[in-house]
Amino acid sequence: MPAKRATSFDVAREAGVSRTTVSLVLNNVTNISINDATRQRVVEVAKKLNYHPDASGRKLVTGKSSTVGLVLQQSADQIFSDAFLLQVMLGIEQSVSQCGFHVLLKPNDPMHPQAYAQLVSENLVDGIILSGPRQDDEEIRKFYREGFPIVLMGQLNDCSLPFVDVNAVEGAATATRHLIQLGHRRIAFITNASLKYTSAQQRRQGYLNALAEAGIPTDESLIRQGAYTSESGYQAMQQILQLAELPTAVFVASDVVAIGAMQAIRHAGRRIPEDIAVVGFDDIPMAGYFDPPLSTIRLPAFRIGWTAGEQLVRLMLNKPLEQSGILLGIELVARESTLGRKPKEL
Amino acid sequence: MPAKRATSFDVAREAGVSRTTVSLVLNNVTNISINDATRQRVVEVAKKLNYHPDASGRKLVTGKSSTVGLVLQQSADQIFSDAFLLQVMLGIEQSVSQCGFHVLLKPNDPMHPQAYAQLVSENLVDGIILSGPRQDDEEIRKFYREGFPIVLMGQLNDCSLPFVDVNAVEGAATATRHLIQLGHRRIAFITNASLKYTSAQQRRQGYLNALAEAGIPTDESLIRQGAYTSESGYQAMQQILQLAELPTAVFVASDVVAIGAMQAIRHAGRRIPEDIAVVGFDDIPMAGYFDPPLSTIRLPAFRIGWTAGEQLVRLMLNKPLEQSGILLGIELVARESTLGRKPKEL
DNA sequence: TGTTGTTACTAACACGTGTTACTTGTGGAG
DNA sequence: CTCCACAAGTAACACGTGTTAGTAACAACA
Repeated sequence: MPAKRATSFDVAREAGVSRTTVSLVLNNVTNISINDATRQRVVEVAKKLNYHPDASGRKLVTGKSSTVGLVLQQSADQIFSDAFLLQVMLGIEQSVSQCGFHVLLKPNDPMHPQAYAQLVSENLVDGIILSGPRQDDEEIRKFYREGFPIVLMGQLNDCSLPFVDVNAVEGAATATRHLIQLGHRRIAFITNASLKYTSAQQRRQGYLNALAEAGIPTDESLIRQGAYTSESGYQAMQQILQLAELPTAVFVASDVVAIGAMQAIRHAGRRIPEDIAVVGFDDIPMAGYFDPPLSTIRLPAFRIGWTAGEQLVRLMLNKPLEQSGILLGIELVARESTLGRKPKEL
Repeated sequence: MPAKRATSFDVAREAGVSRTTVSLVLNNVTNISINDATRQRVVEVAKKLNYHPDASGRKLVTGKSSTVGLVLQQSADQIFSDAFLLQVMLGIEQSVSQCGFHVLLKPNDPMHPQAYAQLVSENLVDGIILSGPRQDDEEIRKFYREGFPIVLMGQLNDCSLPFVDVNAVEGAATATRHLIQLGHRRIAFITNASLKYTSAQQRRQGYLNALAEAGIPTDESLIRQGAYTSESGYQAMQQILQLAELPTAVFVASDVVAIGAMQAIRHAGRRIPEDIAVVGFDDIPMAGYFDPPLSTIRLPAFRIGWTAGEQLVRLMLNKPLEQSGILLGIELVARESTLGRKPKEL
């Protein structure tokens, strides 16, 4: 039996003032005059009674819930193996909580893909950050047209929804160029996910761009699809290893998938990077501890989340966005999976 | 300018009934008689107007927010490298959302360690799941005494708070016994975290228990502390490798830390498992793709979350708990880091 | 004395909902 | 006709808050 919460009425009675005064004092309303003595008395009584205004009472009258929804549209499989989603989430939370917002977590339910609409229709949240948007999601476009604050993490073709994303095309191109500069001409590619996902398309495009720049013809037999997991990387690489003419390098568009591909290469008796060099994508915390340490594209996970939160707050406060879409830069982290063993340090 | 939401009043007017009737129909209140025709009409109008009851209005009168708080008391560093926290979170969400609850995410703010108290004092949540409880957290005990529904993930000494945890002592003992059965007598140990954390203490205790059972004296010089990260594992292992008499096996109480230790072993020119066998703890999705694949203790991450959610729902609905604390079983997954290479399959 | 202005406060409304107690109409039994 | 039972529905309250419009007291000024 939890003790009854103190209401603003209780504070008012105890302090010998009206409920209105309590509200005015505690919310620091300016342009109104309250005696300093009264002011102090109210504050003291509020503290003494451990008074905290009830969120729903407040929300009912202000219309603001001070909560943002974080919708994870990815499949459970994908989330399980997404080693850096946590950093993104922390970034979001730290960013929005600075402005007094809370974060409501809503993973996708495969049975009810649009279940997150409930958050909006029941007025549970003031805005939404949607991670992993799907092209076929009509609901999200509807909310946007109605003026509901939304920021995407990832991009959607053919619509002007605000988004925060990494420049994945450029990142993938950078990774591929790195291999080309090392002298590789026959470079395989394993996607991070099905091409239904924008992020997979982008990384593939970057790979193709870099090849085109260098005048290397694309060979479709060198391109395979991964699906988030290390296992999928293992299988994709196994297929590539059965080709008559092997590649000398492979770009795997996800570190988690890459570690599977690396195991396939080892099982086939090939060495990394002497026989086949490997570049990943994401720079998960463990990438530097793979065998050999994985060259990869660093993805500013925390900053993605932080920026998305920042943008959403602007939208919710009706401040204009300086730019509707933000592409964060990325950098190559070159390690031994492409450079070879460094001389041992003493 | 979002279109104005429809209220129950709008539905009532449009259907030609009172607001009360709308509420009774839409909430399927039994023991009251409403004409079937009226009933149907209300439902149709509600759908037509896209009516969804406002969460805060509802909450204000029922006193229930249908939301649970998920408090992550771990440090940001720890969260970053916790590869399986996501699975736990998904487990919680799926479990509580089945009963109509939402999940509010509240990571620990190092500046305000008790910031999560706001969730309770402002009535934002009906219950709390607290991950990574700290011994010195007095606030949590206070809430418990006041009867506020709380479930811990992890344990706290000297208090009877409901918890869900894995039997880490037994798991660590199993890992160590596995090494002993393989003939190892000189077995090093690297903790997953500082011993301030209960989970680190438990895993250490399991290690000590197994050694004692087998009559192997403990050697403190073989015990080092890790701190969540692969880097910490690398350094701890480096220290061990400088001992005059090397161990033939090492039990690392976290897979993430273990991959760092494995790299240190390789850098020292030792082979796994021929020179030094390695056992981890957690069975993160990538563990099977380490080089060599890591023997480890499988931790039922999703089920931990699911069970914690289940327990919390019972508390919030005032159903009695069958047992205050739940220890989930764990199992050994033996791979090549202890068993050695399997014969190649064709 | 009347007018104006300022300080310090409060009464009353609005937000959207769930629920209790009450009313009205209708049919059947005695 | 009287009484009761029951179906069908509603008026009114309560939840806890922010805010607008208004009041009372008092001082300053012409």
